[in-house]
Amino acid sequence: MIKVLVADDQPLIRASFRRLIDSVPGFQVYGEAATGAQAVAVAASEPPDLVLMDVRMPELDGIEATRRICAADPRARVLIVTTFDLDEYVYGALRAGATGFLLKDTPPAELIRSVRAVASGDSLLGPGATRRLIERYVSRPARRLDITEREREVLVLVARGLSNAEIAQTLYVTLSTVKTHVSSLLLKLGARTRVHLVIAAYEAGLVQG
Amino acid sequence: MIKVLVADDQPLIRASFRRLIDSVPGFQVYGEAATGAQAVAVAASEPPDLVLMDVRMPELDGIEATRRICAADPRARVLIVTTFDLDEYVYGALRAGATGFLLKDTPPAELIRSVRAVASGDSLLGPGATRRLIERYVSRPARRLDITEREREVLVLVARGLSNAEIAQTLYVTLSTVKTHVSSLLLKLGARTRVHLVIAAYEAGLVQG
DNA sequence: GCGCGTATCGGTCTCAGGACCGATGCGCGG
DNA sequence: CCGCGCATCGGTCCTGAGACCGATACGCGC
Repeated sequence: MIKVLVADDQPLIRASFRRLIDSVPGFQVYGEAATGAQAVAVAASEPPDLVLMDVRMPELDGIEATRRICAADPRARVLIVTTFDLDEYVYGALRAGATGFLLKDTPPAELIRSVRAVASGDSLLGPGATRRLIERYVSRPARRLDITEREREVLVLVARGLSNAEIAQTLYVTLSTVKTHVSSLLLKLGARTRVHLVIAAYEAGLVQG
Repeated sequence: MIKVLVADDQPLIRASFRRLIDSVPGFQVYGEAATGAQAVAVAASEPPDLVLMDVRMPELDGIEATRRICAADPRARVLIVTTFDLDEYVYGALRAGATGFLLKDTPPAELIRSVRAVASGDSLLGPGATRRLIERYVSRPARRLDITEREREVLVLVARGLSNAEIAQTLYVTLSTVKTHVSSLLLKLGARTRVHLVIAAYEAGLVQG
């Protein structure tokens, strides 16, 4: 039996969620909270398997409550359910330890599927949130680097922390050649030092393992 | 009318998708492809609004086909639909430009919702894929840097590309002090040059990567 | 053929970066 | 009180980095 805690400042929303969750076999709402502080307190006294958490709540917002609950019990799964689909919420929530992020206008059937998924350790985000998360992850198309293939190789090695001499050895060319390429990169990317090259490489997604 | 291209090496799957898509108002399958190369060719002759793409295909796999189609037409939306839910696929697909990633056992209703979402610019991933993407995103603060608060400030500025002199001006201290902090950072983080510091900062998520 | 871009190489020169030496003041805990 | 860590500052010394100068060779299109 998955023990669910519902945290929302609106009693109607809580009741609605409770009905929905209780209708799912294997799930049961064992507690409710109207504030973030209450949610933390309830979670502390009786650890939930899953928390349905609103973001906007008095005393302590849902993000901070999520952070504390997850800090106290890393096994806890938190599914943020909110009216808004704002970036700061999503990223903050994920960093705080939330497992999922859904909008309140999500159809009940999908919400149930999400609850199941989150309870089993998977994650679900609303479409917009997923898109932005992906964009953050592959924020490549930001600026496409207009450099030659060889320069790209050199840039990657620079971004890995190799010195010019080390790059020369790696590519089987002389130090002079590497310096030429680096200078060309500095010019093309508008960088002053190789540090800027490293930053550009990370921003462009050329590296990042 | 959203023009959809279905790419899968199995005719039955293609037929199934075609029926499903055509049943959605506003969507129509205008072409099919049995290989990645065919998909690229069809997309080149008649640009699709949306592509349903299998990963495992002869000649050219779905990832590479996605890369070429997206490179040729950045407006193209590609939804990867595959039997497997492997990491390399997901990350490769996203980097290649895919907008979504779903499993073939996804219920038709959810698949339709996904198609709509992708067509409208949003994204959808399978639960497992979303979880791993989130883990990648928030795996930053994994390695905690054992440095002082002041050193952290200096590190961030170094990672932003500032020279020691610029950092000194920013923090209202002398060049000597900055050099001391930088040296301390180099020692603590096991770095040889400030480039390594930048890398460490990005890996640790101290700066937006 | 000629121009152009790319990749390769060599030299000189200046300077920021970093090592290594020293120092002071301050807060904090044994 | 005394030791310790942190932040601050000053000096010397050496080296890699990068600018700037030059060059050759190759492939490509006009």
